[in-house]
Amino acid sequence: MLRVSRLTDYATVVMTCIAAHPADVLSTAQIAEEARLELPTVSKLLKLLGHAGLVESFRGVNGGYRLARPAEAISLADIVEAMEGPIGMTECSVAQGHCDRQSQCGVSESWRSVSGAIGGVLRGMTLAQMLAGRPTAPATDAAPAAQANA
Amino acid sequence: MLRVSRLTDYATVVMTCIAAHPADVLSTAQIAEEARLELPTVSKLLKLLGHAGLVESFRGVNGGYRLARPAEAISLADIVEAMEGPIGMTECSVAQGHCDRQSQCGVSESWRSVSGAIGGVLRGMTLAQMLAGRPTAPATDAAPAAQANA
DNA sequence: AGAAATCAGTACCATTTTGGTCCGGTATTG
DNA sequence: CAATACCGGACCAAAATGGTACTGATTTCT
Repeated sequence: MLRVSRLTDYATVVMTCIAAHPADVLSTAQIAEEARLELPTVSKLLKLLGHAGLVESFRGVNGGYRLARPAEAISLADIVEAMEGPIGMTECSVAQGHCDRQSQCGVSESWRSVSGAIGGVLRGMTLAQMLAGRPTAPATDAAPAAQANA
Repeated sequence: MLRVSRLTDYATVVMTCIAAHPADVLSTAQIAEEARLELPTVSKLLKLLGHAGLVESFRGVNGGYRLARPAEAISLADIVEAMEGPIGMTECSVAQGHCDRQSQCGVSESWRSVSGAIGGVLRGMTLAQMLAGRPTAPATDAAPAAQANA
């Protein structure tokens, strides 16, 4: 279905929950309850998001997580990349060898171009917009930026 | 990595090979050789592409496949949808129930908007462009169309 | 100190999806 | 009627995914 993994979907929910409490440090248990997700799953997500530098963690009693940056400075692309690695539509973008005719048919170049455009769309959607629940025409703003980034 | 399946990637290669011979009916074996792919795999791809109405099939001796429409009228979105079904980034776009807070956090709406924009990017890339190997700035042309389609 | 709370890291397993193959059936040609 | 070539399934092995558990490290509070 050309979809992101379920974990990535969950990650956006979790990030949105954290963003809804900008001043607080929330424990994994609190976040799990708010997001209606299993605690171990949320724990795993937060570790990934922490490694990517999207959330800050605090250990010990009263520890937990907080956004590392304001919600306006975190894009959907950041979250997707944190969960799934670099955005690229095909694997022949990175490792080619199964089809030495690609230089002739030229699909890899087209895919690379499309990947860039999609990355632009994802970069145009911020966590703040997701939190608001009223996406301010991401296609309109994000897509033209795609060519600049791609 | 937010990628299409390998079969979808192969499908674009196969479609490009077929498009390179607009006047001929190519057998599966011919296409497999041109695309440097295994014959059974190509056979499977062509069946899917046929069901989606992207290629025409002819049985019997000297049978084979041909594009059902001119390459300009076939988009990357057509191929992706033929292989992977409708374009949607999350499964909560279709079936929700694992997270009843989505009405609050509003991520599903954001994802739906993003999915629409990505569909627009894919619709903006035609098979003719892929064949030419010189993508005519798909981000520039396709992305603004995204909001109209989303 | 010491106990409790909380994140960190890793390893593991069950399920699903994906990629790939094969076989019997049908249609077309000559 | 025989050869060619698509059609429609089923089928299987391998990989990715989703989810869980366990052990360790760090901080706070008593």
